[in-house]
Amino acid sequence: MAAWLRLIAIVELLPGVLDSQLRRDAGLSHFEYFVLAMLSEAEDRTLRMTALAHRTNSTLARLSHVVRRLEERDLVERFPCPEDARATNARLTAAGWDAVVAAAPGHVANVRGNVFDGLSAEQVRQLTDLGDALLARLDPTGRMTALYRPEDS
Amino acid sequence: MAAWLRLIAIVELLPGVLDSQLRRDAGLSHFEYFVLAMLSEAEDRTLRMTALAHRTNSTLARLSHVVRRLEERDLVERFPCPEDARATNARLTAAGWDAVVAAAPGHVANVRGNVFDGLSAEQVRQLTDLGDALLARLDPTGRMTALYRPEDS
DNA sequence: GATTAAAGGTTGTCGCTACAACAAAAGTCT
DNA sequence: AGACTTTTGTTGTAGCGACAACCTTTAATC
Repeated sequence: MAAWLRLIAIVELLPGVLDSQLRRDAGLSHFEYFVLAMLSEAEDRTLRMTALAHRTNSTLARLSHVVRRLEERDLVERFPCPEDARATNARLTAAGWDAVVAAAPGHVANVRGNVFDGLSAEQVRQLTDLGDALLARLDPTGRMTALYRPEDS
Repeated sequence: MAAWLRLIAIVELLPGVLDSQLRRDAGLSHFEYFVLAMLSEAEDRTLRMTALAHRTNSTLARLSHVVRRLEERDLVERFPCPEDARATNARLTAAGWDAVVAAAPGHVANVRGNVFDGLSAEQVRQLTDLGDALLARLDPTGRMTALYRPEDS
């Protein structure tokens, strides 16, 4: 029960901490920032909608709405995928890249200050392992974390 | 980075897992269920709005909307606090109690199945400690977890 | 090769939440 | 006492996300 209440509290509080800083300093929700960040790390800064949905733990429906709004702000552009006529590619624009670059330092500082500064290196390792154990149930396919395995495990 | 991505994934996925089961089986969002559950454990099944907001990691504004909707469904009733004319008390109705009792088993099974069954007893302890470390930053006043300290620490 | 099923996306709608504005009562200060 | 600040809550609004319905294209089946 003690563990559960703490987990609920974290899940309830963390999004607000991330959203308010990013919205105030960069005009982006955390989810929007995360979408842009995932695109910024992808090859050609381009991903298919489905792949982007996986990397962001999101539904295609949710992502479609968000990408449409980002496109209206010229941070992202969409174009049909040449290989598969069903698919849509999302690509980060130059303005989108600039937005990520501008937003990143403040966001990183916020995450450090509100999350990692309170943890020892050992606790960070524990958090990684616990995250794997929890996500094994919450996300059996391991869509998001599939890419980022810790180097030392 | 590995730890952070896992934490984000959990925060993104857990609410959906909780909400969809509760909404399907009990017609309640997880937050609504949690509000009712906190009331059910309180003395006289009654709490002042501010106290309830603390126990649920919520804003007073958010809580006010939710309690109004719960009141419209006759699961909760509100009445002015005798000692402080500013304050409002929220009390669980009989129907509200029944709703919690009916919803609890399925919810508990869901939490076990999707969260705790994947963790060893040692990992549950680690999760509690990590939760404390994280909430020390996210919630310096420790509003929610103040009540539930693990017995053995 | 036609039919069926599955994958990939989009859109409309409803409900919830964050934010800001507001009001009223209770302390506080001089 | 009177002016102030703080606490306690409510409400309006705008924006986001879940869900369902839908469409198109690819893959599978017979």
